[in-house]
Amino acid sequence: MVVAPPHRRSKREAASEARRQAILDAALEIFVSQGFAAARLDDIVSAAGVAKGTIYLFFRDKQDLFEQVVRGAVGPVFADMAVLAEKADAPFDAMLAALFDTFQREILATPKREIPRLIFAEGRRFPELAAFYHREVITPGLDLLRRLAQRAHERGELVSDALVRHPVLAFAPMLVSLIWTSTFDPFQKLDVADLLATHRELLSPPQARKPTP
Amino acid sequence: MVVAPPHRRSKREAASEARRQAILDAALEIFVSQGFAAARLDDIVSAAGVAKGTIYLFFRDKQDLFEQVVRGAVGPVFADMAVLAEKADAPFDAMLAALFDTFQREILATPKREIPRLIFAEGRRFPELAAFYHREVITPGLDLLRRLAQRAHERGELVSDALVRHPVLAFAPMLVSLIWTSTFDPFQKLDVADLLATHRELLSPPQARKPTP
DNA sequence: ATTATGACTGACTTCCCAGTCATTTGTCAA
DNA sequence: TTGACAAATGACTGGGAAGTCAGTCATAAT
Repeated sequence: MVVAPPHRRSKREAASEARRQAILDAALEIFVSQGFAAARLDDIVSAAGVAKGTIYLFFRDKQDLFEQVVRGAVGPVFADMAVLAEKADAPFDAMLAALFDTFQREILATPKREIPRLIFAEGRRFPELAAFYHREVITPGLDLLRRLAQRAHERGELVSDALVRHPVLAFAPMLVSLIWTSTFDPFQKLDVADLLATHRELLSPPQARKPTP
Repeated sequence: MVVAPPHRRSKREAASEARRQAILDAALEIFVSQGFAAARLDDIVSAAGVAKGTIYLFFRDKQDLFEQVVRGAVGPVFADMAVLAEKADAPFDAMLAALFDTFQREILATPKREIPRLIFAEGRRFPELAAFYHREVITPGLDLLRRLAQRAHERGELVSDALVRHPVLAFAPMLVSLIWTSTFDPFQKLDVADLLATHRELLSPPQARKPTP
């Protein structure tokens, strides 16, 4: 989980870094459950096991803490995407299955699932954050989907160029899953695996698929 | 816009009702742009042109005002849905087109478009509100979509029963449009009409449609 | 072993805002 | 016209939370 420690690290520096991380972890949880405005720094520090003033050693103010929390939680997503991109010569349906699988395992089943909701919720009051997310997550993600769709279309695996023009249509049910899980799960469970499988079925109907060796 | 006035209405009562509505309208705007916690009642009253205390003549507290704002904005949706349900013998694709059209005109192009975002944002802190939205909007909406899909499937207009099992898949691109419009529009415009048309094309490919007389 | 350092603390200050209520304004019935 | 009453007002209050800073003490330097 933790990156390899840089060459020399005094006891002080290590403890310092641990505190910083504790604050970020606690803040993620509090921001996610309360939203930005309603989250109290007193709650964050008590969850993190540090004192009020410690926050201000690492973060300019509450807003800076919030932005760093989001950025920190979003960063590791790229690793997953890179893995997906490498398999770009697999059948489209298989790639989609892998993508949906990764999504369920690495995002939906973790606290990260709340990040997009947080972005949507606070995007208005943090335009920079929305811009960051659009630039660093949405755009590269859609570009990747578009390339995969393009290749699949050229190979004849996709009947239409719909997904090339609107790759977001491949992503939509994941958005539904995120929103539903974050908001309506207490009232009605959603069978995400079945939803995503059904969506794959819609995008590339069995009769249109190349036979898998 | 206003409902026919109930039989007798004194000057006092009319003015009172007008104030109440002014507060709701102003509150919608402020809540939508600031979120619940960050919205200041002082801003709402000054936008509504009333005094601070007036709010408390109509609403128990800030939270009650918030809930009534959301309920008030959500209610009129049913009228549109009823209209759609009446045309249930039209071809599925045509009904979907009508639905998408209504959505764009009556929701996406109005301040109402921000309501779902508000629900997603504040649902955690207002479980009752999320429950209300799930019960009064999501469930009836998905039930309607399921019935339409069921009928279309029986008629052979839909190749698979995917939409019967997961009617939310028909709805997903509208969710995408809502989220995108509320969050990322300043950075990249989304051609909603084209997106929705493309999605219809995916759901019922031209070759699968019954010829329209 | 002794001193110097600066990371960390948490009580405190300051500001903000939801909610109150004594006062004023406007309506309506007599 | 007028008095009674309700409706509306907005200055004020109390509590709560962001941000500060003088003091403490574990660690590092000598």
